[in-house]
Amino acid sequence: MARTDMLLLAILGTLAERPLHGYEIRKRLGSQLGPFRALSYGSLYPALKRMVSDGLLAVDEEGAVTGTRRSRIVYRLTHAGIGRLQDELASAGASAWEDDAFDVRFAMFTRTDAATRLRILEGRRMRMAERLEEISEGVRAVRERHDAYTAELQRHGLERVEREVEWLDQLIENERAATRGKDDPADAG
Amino acid sequence: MARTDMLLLAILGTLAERPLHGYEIRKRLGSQLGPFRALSYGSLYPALKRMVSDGLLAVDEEGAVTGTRRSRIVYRLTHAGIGRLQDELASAGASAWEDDAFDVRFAMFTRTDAATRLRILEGRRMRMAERLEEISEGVRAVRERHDAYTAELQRHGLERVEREVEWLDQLIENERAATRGKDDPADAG
DNA sequence: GTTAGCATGTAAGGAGTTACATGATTTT
DNA sequence: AAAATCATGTAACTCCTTACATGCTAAC
Repeated sequence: MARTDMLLLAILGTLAERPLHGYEIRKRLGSQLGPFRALSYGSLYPALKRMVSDGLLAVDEEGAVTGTRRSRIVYRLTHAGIGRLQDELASAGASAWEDDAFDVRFAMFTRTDAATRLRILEGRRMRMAERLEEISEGVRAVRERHDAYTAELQRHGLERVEREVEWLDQLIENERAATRGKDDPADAG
Repeated sequence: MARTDMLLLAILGTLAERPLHGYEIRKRLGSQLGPFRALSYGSLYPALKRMVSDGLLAVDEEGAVTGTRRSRIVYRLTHAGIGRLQDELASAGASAWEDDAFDVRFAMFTRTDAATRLRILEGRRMRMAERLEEISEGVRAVRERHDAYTAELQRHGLERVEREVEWLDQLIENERAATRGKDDPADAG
């Protein structure tokens, strides 16, 4: 399953809405959180070209219409591109709950089915619980050199992850409630 | 000023405490937050060699003592290494308040003078205020495609940064109080 | 005796950035 | 007319990981 290339996924997700040219894709990604908040053109344009030659995207040169103006190469998803996006969205492997991947996937949740959404949220929660454990181990491991600043950094790190877990718990609960609501409308009242 | 190589700085900071061998350096870095939480040997060992050839570190082959055992190459800071660390710690350029750099530098705050600590904390606070602005702009920029999940991600991102700012405000206040306490002991009561 | 952890290293590759290069269009 | 922003692209480089390769030592 060609381990998910995040940039590719982000581009597919952005173009799923509607065809766009590179500069605009960058702006959209820039308005989101996560990686690619400040993506360089040196990454974006080669990626788009690769995706065209892989058959995931097709181009509409906008310039041809007005004459001289060559600017703006508008990219749109091909059938293969749509298929690839759907495959990626349906697959929620272990990599989907790492920091960057989670943000990218969360931003596409409206396009993701309920079951996969729940699996990603639960996977992420599990990952965060692990991190809590890792940090606690780190606290124990140092013991020796536990200066006030290092201790404070760890305390703050722990707090941040704890909040993340609470946030996820809330989201998971909402998802479950929504699913129950659909499966058994009687519960809603 | 050879723009700060974070890994180099982290190694210098770790060895400032006492000489250590590579494997142990990795363990120490692994117990901290920030980048290098899971540093690979493929990065660490070449970096150590480079630092030796640059004259920042010197080696004590521990194995020679016990005979056959060649294991454990213990690294320690040279005079140049100590000097370099001090230079880096005293310089608090704009890069010092980026995510990764901030974590690395914060972990060395006990070795950093009060004025530089304050400058780094204030710089970081400014950076976080900027990010708050960036996220808000992002919220405005989308408007069009503002599905519930993307909105929730942005809301959560904003909240996280706001908390970071509060945390920094607290730390800055503490630093100022400590400085006042030293300059004018009468204020302490 | 065999598994787990300690300990060091190299070569290839991935995923991005920066710097460079160019030119059109819109705003002031 | 100048400056800002739109728009695309390449080449070199950075910094890190992964996979590979080796061998010792402690615990079960």
